[in-house]
Amino acid sequence: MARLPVYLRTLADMRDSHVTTVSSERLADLAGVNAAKVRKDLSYLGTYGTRGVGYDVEYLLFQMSRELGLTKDWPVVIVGMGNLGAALANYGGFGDRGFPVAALVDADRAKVGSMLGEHTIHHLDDLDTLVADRDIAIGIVATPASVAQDVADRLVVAGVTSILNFAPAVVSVEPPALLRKVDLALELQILSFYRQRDSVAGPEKLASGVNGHVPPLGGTVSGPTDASAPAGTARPGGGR
Amino acid sequence: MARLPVYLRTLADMRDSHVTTVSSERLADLAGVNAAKVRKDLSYLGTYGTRGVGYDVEYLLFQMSRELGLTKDWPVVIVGMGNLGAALANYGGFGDRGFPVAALVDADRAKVGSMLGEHTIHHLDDLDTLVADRDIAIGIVATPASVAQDVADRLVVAGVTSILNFAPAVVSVEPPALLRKVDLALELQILSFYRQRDSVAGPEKLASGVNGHVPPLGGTVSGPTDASAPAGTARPGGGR
DNA sequence: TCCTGTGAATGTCTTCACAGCC
DNA sequence: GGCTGTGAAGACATTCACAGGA
Repeated sequence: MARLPVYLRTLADMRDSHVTTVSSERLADLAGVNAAKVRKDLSYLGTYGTRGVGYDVEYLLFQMSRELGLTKDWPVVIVGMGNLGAALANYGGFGDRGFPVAALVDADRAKVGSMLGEHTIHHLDDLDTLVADRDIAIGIVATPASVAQDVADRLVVAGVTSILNFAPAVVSVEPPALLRKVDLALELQILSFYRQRDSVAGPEKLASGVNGHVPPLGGTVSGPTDASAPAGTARPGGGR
Repeated sequence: MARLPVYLRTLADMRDSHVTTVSSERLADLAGVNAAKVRKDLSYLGTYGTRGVGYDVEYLLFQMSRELGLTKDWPVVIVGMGNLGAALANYGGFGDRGFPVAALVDADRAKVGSMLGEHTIHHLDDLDTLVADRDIAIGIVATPASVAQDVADRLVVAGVTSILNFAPAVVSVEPPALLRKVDLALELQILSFYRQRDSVAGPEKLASGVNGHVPPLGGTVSGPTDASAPAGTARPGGGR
């Protein structure tokens, strides 16, 4: 479930505030969802709550970390040292949360050998060795769209079965490999779409509940993003 | 619908390849979805296809751009010039797709006045003026989590009704304002979750149909049950 | 009394399957 | 014959509502 990480983050904040117990309702508020949903989600992990009391923050954190596979770090390789790739390499937010950047890779030999932050840039051809030597579990694709599929394939061959794709292209991998995508401009287009739609329809309702949802046309804008599983898909014909 | 931008990108690629007509099936392949879904999605926009033939690429592009509100540029302000914010400011991918970066803002006066790429960094207090003067429609929040909600509120007050939040925090705005979130570490955690789950369940199915789905999550896991005590050793993700 | 855990109901999205048109 | 547009069926997710334990 795509909401587990949100709960995890919320719980971690609570622990840092020395909160020891939390009710589903409180957690739901902080995570921006419905209380029944929280209970249902948590019940998938097992029966960790206490009726009449709530959930033990520390214990729940432990169980969730385990379920999410976060009890150890997962080294990451970033492929593509253009603007975005370099940015992600410098961004500290990965290592902080258990995904240390372990290698940087580019196909451009002019970049190979130069330093970026504390890492040397390696050539794409060295991917297999890097992955094996540094126990890399996850690959981030930050290349131009035209080579994204090829890079993803090479990552899979090298043994990286979890890929996060930032290139604006449809990329797919064969199960059991997993791929998720983040398309930044696409997010802006979606915002543009809803804004466009609302301005046509006219902003009638204003003060709704705590959590404002945009009903028209089915899509949710506020609130959690889609929950689609990152299942691999057979390669479409015109790849590359 | 969150898939429209994907179709749009795919269609743009086709036009660049001088393809004039496309069937729902072909478009579905390239966009990585089901053909019926494509038809249903497109039928929301109106009846733009021709039975027995398919869709006219150029015409469909025009209609979709209009529906997505992409017939004009939407200037963007980026708030928070830390690693990620600076990265996004340098990232060319926004302007290319109709969302030019029009202003950079930070709360740290030490950064105000310095250049980043072709932009000067302004102070957060100047937000209202900047938004009004530069006709800014969209705000990108790339601040620390602790101030994300405050920044979002200030954006709304300044007249920015579409917000893209990169801070790892739950942020909400009152309708009719819109907010979407992108949490990079969260994406990695989701990957980690599925990988974890699959490795426990064992990768049985391999070559499935066109669309491989990861089994929901209700599935029985015979693997390691809770057992071990919570004890403070857990290494939950929410570091910071 | 308080709050969890969960069947049942409701709502939403996806897929199927086919009528209708080119 | 090929392909779109769409009702109907199915799968899935969310919410309700309440039994039952602390």
